[in-house]
Amino acid sequence: MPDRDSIAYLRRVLIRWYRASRRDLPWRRTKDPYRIWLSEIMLQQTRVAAATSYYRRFLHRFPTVQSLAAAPIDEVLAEWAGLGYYRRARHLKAAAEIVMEVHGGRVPSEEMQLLALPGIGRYTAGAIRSIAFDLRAPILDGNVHRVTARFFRMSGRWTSVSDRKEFWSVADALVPQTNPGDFNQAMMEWGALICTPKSPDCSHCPVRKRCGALASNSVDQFPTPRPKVEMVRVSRALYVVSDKEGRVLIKRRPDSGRMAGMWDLPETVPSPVGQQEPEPIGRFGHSILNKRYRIDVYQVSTKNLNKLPGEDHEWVAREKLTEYPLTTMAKKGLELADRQQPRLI
DNA sequence: AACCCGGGGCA
DNA sequence: TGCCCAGGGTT
Repeated sequence: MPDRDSIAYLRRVLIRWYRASRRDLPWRRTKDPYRIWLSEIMLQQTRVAAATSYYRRFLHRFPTVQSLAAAPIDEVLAEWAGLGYYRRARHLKAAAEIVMEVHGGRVPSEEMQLLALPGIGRYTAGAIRSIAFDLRAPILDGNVHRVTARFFRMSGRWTSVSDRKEFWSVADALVPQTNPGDFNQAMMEWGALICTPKSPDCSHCPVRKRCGALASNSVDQFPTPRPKVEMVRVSRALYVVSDKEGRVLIKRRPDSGRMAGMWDLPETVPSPVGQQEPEPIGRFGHSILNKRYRIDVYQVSTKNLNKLPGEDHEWVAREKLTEYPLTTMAKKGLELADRQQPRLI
């Protein structure tokens, strides 16, 4: 456990560095608990650069907890489309309804009440409490894990429950009573801008004089690397089916499982009897977690479609597609088809 | 503890 | 191409 001197040093130097060097991000211009909450959900496993534009659009469409709670889930998913981890959007929407019904529309500040909301775990509860409510609550994310591992030479793994507990204890010991939100954000900013996973910028690090890993020339030994996950290669076919009016056939994914409730391009289309498999109009690659997809895109005209689509299919005009929560794979497939000449099968 | 869940940026 | 990112939930 860190000594009092190190704790005081980190607090003093990091807060000062943060106030001078922090990025001007949209969620740093508000204390509105709903906005802080939204930013924290969007930033789960998602970089600042990816989340920023979504954050603005989402708040423009759903400026309050009430507006979010009242919205149809498909509109929420449409705003989230492209950001990934779509369960976050479903949880956020469900939690907004609970906040309306149970908490009178006010985001709670008590830890147990926050943890009871879907999509809010210990990290997010601590972030909301410290940043929006100025409460002394620790956070532990990938940044905090990495910077404390290096600074204090802690060898614990992210994937180990007991190791994680130790990092939570350190995070709790570090966070100060005053300005806990700034301190927590300073830790993350430090990890995002200076103490990065690869080639950290130690020469410009505000706390380099007391970094344990730097002093022992072993920055590359911390944190302990995660076990590797093997990449799986998957082949898939997508069909861009158009009718005479220029509408496109899309298919709603099931309400459970991956990309639940999102709209996709059909993966199979009944081909005319007696004809052989057509040539794809093109291919593209797409990675999801440990899966690397190679997707063949086919273009089909309806006059050769000998069976009506099921109830989970819809014909949609091109201009209306933005109203649907499309998967990124579907968007890539449609873009590819737009660049090709229509080819009948 | 292991697994599932998106997508993008970068070395 | 592989790795990581302001994690949470389920099994």
